[in-house]
Amino acid sequence: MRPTVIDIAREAGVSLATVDRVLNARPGVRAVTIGAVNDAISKLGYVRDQAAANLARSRSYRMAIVLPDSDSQFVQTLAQALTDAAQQATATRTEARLLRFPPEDMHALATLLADLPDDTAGVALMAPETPVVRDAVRALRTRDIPVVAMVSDLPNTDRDHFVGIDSVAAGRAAGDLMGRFLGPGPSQVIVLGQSMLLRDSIDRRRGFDAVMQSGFPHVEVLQTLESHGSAATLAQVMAEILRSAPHARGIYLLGSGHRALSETLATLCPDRRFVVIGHELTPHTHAALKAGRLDAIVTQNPGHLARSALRVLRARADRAAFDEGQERLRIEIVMRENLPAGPFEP
Amino acid sequence: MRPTVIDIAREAGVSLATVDRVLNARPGVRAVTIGAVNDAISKLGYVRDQAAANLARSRSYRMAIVLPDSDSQFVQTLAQALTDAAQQATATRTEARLLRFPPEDMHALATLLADLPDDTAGVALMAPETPVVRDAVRALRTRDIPVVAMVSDLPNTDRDHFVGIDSVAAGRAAGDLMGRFLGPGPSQVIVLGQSMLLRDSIDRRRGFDAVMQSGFPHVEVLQTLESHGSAATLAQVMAEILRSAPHARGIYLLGSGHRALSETLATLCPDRRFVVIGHELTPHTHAALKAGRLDAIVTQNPGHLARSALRVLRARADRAAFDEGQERLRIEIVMRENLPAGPFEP
DNA sequence: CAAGAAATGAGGTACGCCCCTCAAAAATCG
DNA sequence: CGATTTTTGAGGGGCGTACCTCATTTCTTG
Repeated sequence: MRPTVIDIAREAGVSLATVDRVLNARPGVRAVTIGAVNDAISKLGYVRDQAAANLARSRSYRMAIVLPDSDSQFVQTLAQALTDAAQQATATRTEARLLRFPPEDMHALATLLADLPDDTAGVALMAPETPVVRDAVRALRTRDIPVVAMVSDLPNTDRDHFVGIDSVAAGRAAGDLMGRFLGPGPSQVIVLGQSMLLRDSIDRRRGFDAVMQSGFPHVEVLQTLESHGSAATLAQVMAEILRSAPHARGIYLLGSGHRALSETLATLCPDRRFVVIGHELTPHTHAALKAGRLDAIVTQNPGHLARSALRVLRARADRAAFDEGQERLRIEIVMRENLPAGPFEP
Repeated sequence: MRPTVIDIAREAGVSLATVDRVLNARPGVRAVTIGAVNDAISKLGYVRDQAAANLARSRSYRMAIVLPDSDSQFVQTLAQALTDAAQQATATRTEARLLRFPPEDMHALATLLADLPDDTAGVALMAPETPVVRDAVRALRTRDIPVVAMVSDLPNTDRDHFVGIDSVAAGRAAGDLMGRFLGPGPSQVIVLGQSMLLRDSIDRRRGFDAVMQSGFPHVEVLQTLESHGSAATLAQVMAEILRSAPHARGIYLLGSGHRALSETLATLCPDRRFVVIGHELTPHTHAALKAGRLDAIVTQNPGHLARSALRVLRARADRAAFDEGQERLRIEIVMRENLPAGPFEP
């Protein structure tokens, strides 16, 4: 049997009340007595039953999950995963609200974070690291509210944890795939991005370039074309590049835009075959992989990410440690043949 | 405030005892009443407080984890993951013992399973599906002990759940990789297996062949060479095949034997470059991927597998449902650039 | 319609811990 | 040494749920 407070009291030769005072760091106990109780605790190997403690405290954890109010399928997918995880988490008295902010408005985000109630047990945040955000996160930490960064790290704040994958490494994995799929012989790769102001895109590109340069020097990686989220712009820049780079055999998509790309390619050059590699598993990329319009994606598991974020926040709120191995997200490669069953199927 | 059983009783107009009967699926309640209670539950959005429930039950779960006593690195890795997961699980009053059986001796396994105490809350088992094993598993189910199959399914027993990946699908993923890495132009693929009596190997080969045939008809997949776990045999069959199949550019390793293969290739043909694809992430394959002696592996996450097995057993013991999405293992592709950090590093 | 069976209610105890109150014991101090 | 302060003990109520017993009500069925 696991030892309980009663066993400690017996072992230490004190009353339950005293054990309780020591355990909860309440005043009015002599140092000698504290020592005796602690000795008993370590001797018996007592570990406080966190569940029972929380029950007694009738403590509940109010978490805030903060996401950009973007219509990108990746964010939508993540939001869904977080909603599911939050739903599941209610079973462990964790109540997580999903809050959204206008994607471009960091001041709105800062206000949102500043307005979080003091009883917030933790914040899971997906946001780019701008000075405004940095300050807002620091303010949270000053208020003793744990913060975990999701998807995109906030290394220069003192966030408690980052749950997600390293974008540079993800870009490297994409490069590795691209290089191997293209095979030997010279070729060119077109790189498409929404906007190169996004940190993730920059990092992915960096990793991609590094691998291509060192591992596949016979492949020329062209400059990033920015579509700014517009299908028309994409069609235009693609038309240009297809003329100027007739040897292009690969396309690397840094961010979203898979659907627009598929359509553009279908009209522009229906019978030219490209190796297309992108990021994130969404309904679009899922369908594209299945149909063979996309060869591979590099991604992270949003369900895992969501559960991990909440677990880590829970652990921080309890001031407990967490399982490093379980909380480390993997860089996943998804191709047609290892498409996970379920997520976006009818 | 979160609704409690008391709220449900009030809402449904029944007593606490009845709510309890419904919640815990105890007999003696009319269907109408059950319906009323369930309506109240969904109306109030009640979610059972697991922590309180477990506390009240003060039940501890004694699980048995049964693995072959094989020296294969995959089994060793899995055993380690299971040990870690069991360690973690003590926090949720789950005590899991690791039991091993001689890999070839299914009767020993049957005896082991039959000797499990009646208070066993669940068994996680990795074993091939032979008639003896099938009967032993059925006997467990008759004793009302939940069983989850790990790694290799036991479809013809009434095991409660399978945690692992579909070997046919894993073989397909390997085939997809092989075909794409080899590129266009005719080539041949050498397939190596320990023994084609192992179900996993057969299934992988089946998936591999299917993909190669339909997706990469220009690639000829040679007959499986069996090494029977002996490095000498491997060297011999490899020497033969390298003579008879000079166009072989790919090697598919169905099971273990990565180390022996590396050594054989290094001595037999140090400057011939093959596309090598295998299964499972172990210290050997990790090192081989890193060194470029191996191009990709198809695997499952052993940590996830271990935790999933225990979680599912817990859920079964509680007669609770579990999160399908969380318990579905993914077919992972690991290459040099997405090697997970940590597991086998110094 | 009565007897028997089934369904329901009432109430208690327990799980491990938190938190509060009040009295008793021990230590400290002038 | 007595008075004051500090430390300790004893005990109770509660958190949300499980599980048990016994009485009472309601439904079946012959």
